[in-house]
Amino acid sequence: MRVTIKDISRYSGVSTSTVSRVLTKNPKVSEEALRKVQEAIDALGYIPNSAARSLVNKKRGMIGLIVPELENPYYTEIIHGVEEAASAKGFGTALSCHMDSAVDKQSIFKLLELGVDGIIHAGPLQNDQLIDYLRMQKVPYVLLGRKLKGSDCSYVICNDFQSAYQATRYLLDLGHRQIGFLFGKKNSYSSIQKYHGYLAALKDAGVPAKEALIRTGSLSYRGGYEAAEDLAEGQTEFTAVLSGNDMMAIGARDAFLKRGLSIPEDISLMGIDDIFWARVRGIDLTTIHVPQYEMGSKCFEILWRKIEEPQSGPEHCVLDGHLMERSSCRRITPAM
Amino acid sequence: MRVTIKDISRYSGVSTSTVSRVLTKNPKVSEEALRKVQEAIDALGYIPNSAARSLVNKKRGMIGLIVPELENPYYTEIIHGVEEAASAKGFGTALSCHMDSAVDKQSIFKLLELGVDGIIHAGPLQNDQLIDYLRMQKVPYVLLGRKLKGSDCSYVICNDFQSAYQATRYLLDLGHRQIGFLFGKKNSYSSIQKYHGYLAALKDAGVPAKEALIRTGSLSYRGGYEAAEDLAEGQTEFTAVLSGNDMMAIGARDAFLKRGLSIPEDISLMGIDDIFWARVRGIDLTTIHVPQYEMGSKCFEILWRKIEEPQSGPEHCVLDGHLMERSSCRRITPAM
DNA sequence: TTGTATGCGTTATCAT
DNA sequence: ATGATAACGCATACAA
Repeated sequence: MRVTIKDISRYSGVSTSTVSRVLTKNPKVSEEALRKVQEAIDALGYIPNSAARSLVNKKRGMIGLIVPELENPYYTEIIHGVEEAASAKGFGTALSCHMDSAVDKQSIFKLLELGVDGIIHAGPLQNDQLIDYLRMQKVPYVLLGRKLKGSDCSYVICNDFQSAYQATRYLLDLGHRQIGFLFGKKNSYSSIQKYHGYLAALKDAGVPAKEALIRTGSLSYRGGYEAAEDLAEGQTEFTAVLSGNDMMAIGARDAFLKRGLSIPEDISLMGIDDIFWARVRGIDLTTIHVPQYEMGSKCFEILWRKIEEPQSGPEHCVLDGHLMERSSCRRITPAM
Repeated sequence: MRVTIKDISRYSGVSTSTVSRVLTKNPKVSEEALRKVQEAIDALGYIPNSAARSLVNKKRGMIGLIVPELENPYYTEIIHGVEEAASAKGFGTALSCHMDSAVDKQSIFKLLELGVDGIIHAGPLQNDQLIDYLRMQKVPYVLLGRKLKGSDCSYVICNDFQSAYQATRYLLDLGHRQIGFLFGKKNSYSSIQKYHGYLAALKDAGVPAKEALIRTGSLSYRGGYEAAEDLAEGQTEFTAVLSGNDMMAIGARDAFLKRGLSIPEDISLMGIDDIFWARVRGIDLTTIHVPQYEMGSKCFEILWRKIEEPQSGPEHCVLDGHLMERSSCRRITPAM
């Protein structure tokens, strides 16, 4: 049995309410009492029971964070950002990790059961049911990395359209005209935005988009690898490839290298995210830097405000990515 | 205000006790009552309040996991293993992440305050104070990746001595005699074990160890980079380098490459861990595979048993690593 | 300034 | 099988 305020009360000779006042920093406590209570707390190693506490004031000091996976450093950076921001405000973080968005509801249920004060959802959202559920449960929540059309919920995103546009534009400027595009399933907001960014950049440059150069797959190393193989096996020539994220790009890279193609000599390759590994030698991936850590911390701050002020309206935060030029792309003379 | 059993009671027309019985799967409930309660639960979207629950039965259904960082995929794999094992048993995971072991006590305090049923500590342990604190608080806990000498606490580790021995042995078998060793600070159990494994392998092969070939640093990319630079700037020749973990090895790799050295032509390089990135092309690091995911899941299971059966004695689990041969090492003819 | 009493949501004990 | 009630640890309104 852990030490409770009753023990402190007994040890220090004051009532439990006085102990409680000390704990809540209520100024109406005498020097004398304060000292005695502090002593008792130290001596007994008292730790407040936030479960009991939350029962009376409905605050748990904990948020729930849902991510689809941990293999992609993109997510771990986000977790890091969330966790540090939360920690700075005295909040704990309950982590839930699963690919399968079919179990989303279960995991939200579990998080709510644990008593989190709010939820950050960084995974892909299949549909609006989840949001309806969250809304019904009246839990503050913030979406990270995607927004829902026609919904008024808070979110933090990177400007995916602009990221893909920028990347495509960069490849175009290097002289590439046949640019492959590997991205996620078309039901994800973020992937669709990137897709449109890619198309828009091509259009603005007067370069026709070719269906034959576009592949979808999972936003993972494996997904990139497979999509790249498929692309390479096709009949259509290409000199550059843009991937929806760095993991896919690195998977694609390995697929190309395995086929004996060189990067950037044969194929210029770009990713989006700028994960840690993009910059190590031997990978050296030109990519669009996405401020993952900042997205995480910003996300917590928005959630925090919603927790403190439940009536407050939705907040949106859109961050911009920027080009990180490395050595996976080269300039070519466009074949006319 | 969230839905409570009172609401369910009112909606379904039975007492709160009966509702509670349904919730706890108590068989003494009539078909009729069960049905009505279920209906109410579905209709109202009821979620049990585990804070209130824990107040009476002292079980929170949540564990705390402490890791030093998230940049090293070694830790994220461990988190993954812990999280999935916990999730399978209906447990939530509260994550705490910090490098500075000086804040360890604070974070354990926070975790305990949140009400975790047990703690997994995967970070470096500066001293035994932490353990004393955990013991004093009577919290079940398991150490991951290190054990404490002379302490009877549960732990899950990889056989670090054997890993380093194996790696060194491999390099020796390839003909290397001048083998550099980059590892963590000597106050960490795991680093010391690896150090001894390295020395033992040299000794068994009749190769004298040279202080000039040994460097310590932080077990990170940066740490490896710096240690490797320092080693390369030294006067002593070497043809191979073993790093305490893959992150260090990859950092060292970049430092060597930057100096114009090739791997494995000029230097054979090995790591320990076998993180995801060790196998991608362009890195292709020969290393010792450490079952990180399994360590995480095993660790949770041990903790779980301690939670269910607090009287049970300490459990120890020592897993073995095995060689993953890739292309960062080459055979040489020893210079006599 | 301090102590007493009440309630938070839930389970368990005790009657019925 | 069911319901009333106490108890869990804590914060607070109220009384002193």
